[in-house]
Amino acid sequence: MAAVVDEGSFGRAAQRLGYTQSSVSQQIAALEKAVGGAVFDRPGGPKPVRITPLGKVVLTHGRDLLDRAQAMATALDRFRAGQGRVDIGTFQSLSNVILPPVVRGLRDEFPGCDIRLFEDETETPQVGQVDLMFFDRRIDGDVEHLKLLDDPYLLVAPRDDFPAGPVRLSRLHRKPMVAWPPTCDHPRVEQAFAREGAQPEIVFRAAANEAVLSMVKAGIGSAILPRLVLQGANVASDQALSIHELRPPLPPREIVLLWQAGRTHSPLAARAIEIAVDVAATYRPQDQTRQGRA
Amino acid sequence: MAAVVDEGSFGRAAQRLGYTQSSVSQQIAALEKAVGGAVFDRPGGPKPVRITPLGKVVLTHGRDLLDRAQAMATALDRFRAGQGRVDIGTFQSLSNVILPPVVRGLRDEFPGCDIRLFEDETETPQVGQVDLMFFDRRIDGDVEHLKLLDDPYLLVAPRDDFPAGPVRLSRLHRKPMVAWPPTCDHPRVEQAFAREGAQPEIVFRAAANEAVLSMVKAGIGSAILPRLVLQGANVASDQALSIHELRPPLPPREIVLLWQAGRTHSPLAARAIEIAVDVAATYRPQDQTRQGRA
DNA sequence: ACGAGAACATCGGCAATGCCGATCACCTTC
DNA sequence: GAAGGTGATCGGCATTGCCGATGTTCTCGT
Repeated sequence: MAAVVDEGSFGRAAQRLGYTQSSVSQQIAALEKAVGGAVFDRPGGPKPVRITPLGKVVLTHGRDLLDRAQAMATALDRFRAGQGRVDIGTFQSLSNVILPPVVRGLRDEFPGCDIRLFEDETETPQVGQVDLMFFDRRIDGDVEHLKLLDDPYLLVAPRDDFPAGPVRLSRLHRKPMVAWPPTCDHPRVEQAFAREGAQPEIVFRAAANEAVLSMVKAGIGSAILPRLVLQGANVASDQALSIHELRPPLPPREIVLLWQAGRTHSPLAARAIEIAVDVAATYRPQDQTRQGRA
Repeated sequence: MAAVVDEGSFGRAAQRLGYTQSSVSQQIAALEKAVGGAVFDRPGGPKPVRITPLGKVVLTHGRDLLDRAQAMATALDRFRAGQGRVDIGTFQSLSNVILPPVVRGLRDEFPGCDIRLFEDETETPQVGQVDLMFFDRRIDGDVEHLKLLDDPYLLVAPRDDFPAGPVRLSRLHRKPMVAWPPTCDHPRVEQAFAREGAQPEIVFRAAANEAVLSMVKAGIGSAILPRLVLQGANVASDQALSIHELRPPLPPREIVLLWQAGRTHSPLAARAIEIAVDVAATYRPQDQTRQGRA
């Protein structure tokens, strides 16, 4: 409004805006009523109108307001273009295997985006504080799940501890084992052992996968780990270790992507879900051999 | 709008604003149409609505906009309270005599105000660049004048150069004199001399009043100066100088306050005019004796 | 001095917007 | 399955915003 009248007269300003002169006059009158004083001096003749001191105050702040509105519009455009921010919760195993290609794919498509990762190792992660969260089991609450893949548990042992090929769970009874702490998915593993009447002897617990594998490699015992972990650590090519399927197979670890129920995703988050599904597909069991060597 | 819905639900927000629930719902719908996406997730039941990532963007900028609008409102209040800014043009003689009480009075009434003085010694001062301007003669152009007072010219001379009492202009013919440069009001003074057939000998010209008086005091010659200047310099009590009226009296210097024609004054500028008139009244000729000693 | 011209103000009318009240549709809970 | 609470939708009314035409006031030229 006032910003345009700097260009001369009410009529010319109106022309420039596509309004009529009367409309601009009414707008200015309304503005002057609102601020309680004249914002323009009208000399009366063909002289140009001039702004008053009060008008200068209004003009300065008005411009500022318009600038802010413009900034908001561009921020919305950036958001719609996906150049916003997405917060992703993750956990240790995923950070090394599935997450990197997801992040890479997202950054390729949205070069300006802001991806923030949160490794949340608490037992009850805060889904509400991130846009998406990877997790290794379903959780209760106001949460939507999207299952990415089943990650079967395998036995990794010092070479020659067991003959090549599948190993029966019952053979692990009273055998020394290295395991995750109970805060991870491991309780389900140990329940499966109990159902088979086998009770291995846990000689060490560590949350870090590297630590568990080092223990096994040192001959302290064997371990039950998901295939994804073994792939990430490149265990298959390690001459000191051997990998065995289990009989009967343990219920696999589920890799799920979850978010607050009913949440409307940003374009960035929506695309992240799609990419995660695609990436997870390349890790499905039938592709395991190819991917495991890649 | 959105700022209030943070407090729970559409209905409660409406209640808090004095609107109805339907109105808020329509407002949000319009907003979502404007930004091109949902700003709230509506779980459906008695659960509270939750803001979406897009909504966060809108909310942040919306709050900013409201803050700016508030800042504008307070700025307008400050302006109406007179705590704004006023630019005053002045010239040398005034800076010492009339201006100080004007500025002081203004600051007493509006402690927070911002008064800026501009000593503009150019021949054609820029009235458009200040709110008010003091000047020592009327000027042409798109300007309104307010005459504050007549400032009669007096002769100041080394003591004993002339006998006490009025001095005829013709007696100054070929007498050595110190004068202002022609850019000041002095041409009118010299025209008055010419009408009386007297032509003093200008031995020195200086714009600074102190310099002119020093010359006179040094006995170089006499000078024609307005009474205000002599009062400001406290010449009356100087034993080395004597002051004489002139016969016939010269047309006095006019002290005027002027501003761009048709200009709407800020409260500060309007009050400044009133104060200037009051102050000028204390300098009127009949008060001269009292004021001259003060 | 007086009329022409140019600028802003004002008035009547029309369409669009904003809000309300009532109702509908949906979900959760008992 | 009924009850209560939530947002969405619809019709109606008052207000606002804009236009076109006219009125008022000033400057300038004859």
